[in-house]
Amino acid sequence: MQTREKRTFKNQLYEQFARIGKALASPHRLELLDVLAQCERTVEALALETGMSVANASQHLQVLRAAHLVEVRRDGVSMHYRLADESVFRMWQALRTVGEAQLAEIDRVVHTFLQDRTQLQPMDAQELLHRLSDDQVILLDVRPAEEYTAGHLPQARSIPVTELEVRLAELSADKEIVAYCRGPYCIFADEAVALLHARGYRARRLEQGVPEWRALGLPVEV
Amino acid sequence: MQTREKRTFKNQLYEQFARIGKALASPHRLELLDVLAQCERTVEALALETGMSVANASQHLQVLRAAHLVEVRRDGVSMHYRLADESVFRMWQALRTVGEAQLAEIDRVVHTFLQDRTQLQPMDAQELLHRLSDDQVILLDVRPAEEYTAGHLPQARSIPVTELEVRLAELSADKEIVAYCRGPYCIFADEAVALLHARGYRARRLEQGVPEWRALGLPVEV
DNA sequence: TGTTTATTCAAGTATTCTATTGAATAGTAG
DNA sequence: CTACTATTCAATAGAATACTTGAATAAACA
Repeated sequence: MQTREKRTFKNQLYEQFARIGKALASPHRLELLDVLAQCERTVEALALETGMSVANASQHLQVLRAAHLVEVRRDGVSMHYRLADESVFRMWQALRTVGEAQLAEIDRVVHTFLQDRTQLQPMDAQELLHRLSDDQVILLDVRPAEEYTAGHLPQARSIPVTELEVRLAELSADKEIVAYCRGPYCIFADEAVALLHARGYRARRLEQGVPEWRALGLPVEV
Repeated sequence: MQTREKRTFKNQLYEQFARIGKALASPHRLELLDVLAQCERTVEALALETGMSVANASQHLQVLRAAHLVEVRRDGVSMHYRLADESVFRMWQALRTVGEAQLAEIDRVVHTFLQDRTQLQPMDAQELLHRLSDDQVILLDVRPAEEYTAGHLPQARSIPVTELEVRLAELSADKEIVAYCRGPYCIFADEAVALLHARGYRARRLEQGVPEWRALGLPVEV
C-alpha cells in the first residue's frame, strides 16, 4: 500500500469511529444513553425523564440512531428506543470511569449535591452475593416498577422509592435492607436508605445498578 | 432534594461527562489517542505521524488536555504528550468495540484496504503465550524502534518493518515467526507477514498490539 | 372516514467547532 | 545578547450543531 493510500485508509477509519465520538459529545445524549441502560422507553417518556422537549429528544435520539448506538421499534403509535448492544453500555461505563479518574469536577458536583455518601455504607456486589446466600438481607429495588419488570437482581423485591413510605409495613425490621437503583449517580437508593434509617431500619446502599451488575457478568432476572 | 435541584445535579454531571465525549468527537483526536497509546510523543512527531499541521495538532492536543485525556511534560524545547491514564485507552478500546459491532462501514473500510486478513492467520494472546512457553516461535515487534523501547511484549525482538527486508538474515527459518505492531488497525504486521511469506518464512500475525496486551493484564517489558 | 396521538421533519437563528495563517512565547545554543 | 527551534496563541472564515417553532406523518380509534 502506498503512503497516500494508507492515509486514506486511516482517514476513513477514524472518520467512522468519530461518528460514535460525535454521538457522545452532548450531555443530553449521554443522559439518554444512561436512562436507556435501564430499559427501553418511548420518546415521550425519555423527554419527560430528561426534561427535554419531545422534538429535541427525538432529534437527539436520531443522532444516536445514526451512530447505531440505539435501536428503535414501533409499537402502535409509539416508538420504543433501546440501547443497540451491551457494548454501548460498556462504552458509557468506560467514559464514566475516565471522568471519575480524571475530572475533579465530577467529584465536586457529587459532593455538592449528595453530601457524604459514605454514611449510606455502600456495599459491593461481592458482599451482597455473600449476604444473600446466607439469607441475611432483604434486597430492595427502588426504581420505577417498569424498570424492575424489565430486569432486576435475583431475589430483589420492587418498592419504588416514591411508594416506600406508605409501604414500609411490608418490610420486616429484623433483617438489614440493601437498596439499589439505576447506578452510581442515581439517588433513588440514597433517598430510600435515608428514609429507612429515619424509620429505624438498618439499611445500606448497593454500589451497582442493574446495568453494572449485568456488566460484571452476574445474572439478571426478567 | 427538590425536583429542580435534582435536574441541576444531573445537568452538571452529564455536562462534565460530555467534556470527555466532545474530546472524542473528532477523527484527528481519536488518531492522536491511538498513536499515543503506543508511547509518548512530541507535538511535531504527532503532526508528522498523523499528517496534520503542527498548529492543528497542537490545538487538538489542547482539547484533549482540557478533557484530561492526555498529559504533557516539557523536555527542553519539546513538549511530550502521553495518555493521562490506562482508563483512557480502555475507553478508546470500548469505543472501537462498539464501532466494530455496530458500524458495517468499518468492516467495509478494512476489507477495501486490507483485502483478506485471514490469510495472515491471526493468532491470539492465549495461543502466543502457549507457543512461547514451548519456545516454538520467534516473536517480532515490527513497530518503530522507539515504540519498542517504550514497552514491548516479553521475549519480543525489535525489527521495524522498514528495516525488515535488509535484516532478514537475523531470522532463522526454522521457527515460525509471529509479528505484532500497534494494534488491530495497524498494518505494519500485515506488511511484515506478507514479506516473510514471500521469502519463504512461516509467519503469522498477532491480533493484539502492545496496548491491548497490557489491557488484558499481561506483562509488558520496558 | 375523520379525529386523535406520538413522533418526525423542516426552517431559522444562535452557537460552537475546525483548519489555516501568521505572530508571539519560552527555552536552547552559540 | 542573538538567533533558533518547538510550541502555542489569536484571528478568521467556513462548516457543523443545537434548540425552538410549527407543520407533516403514520398508526389507532371512533
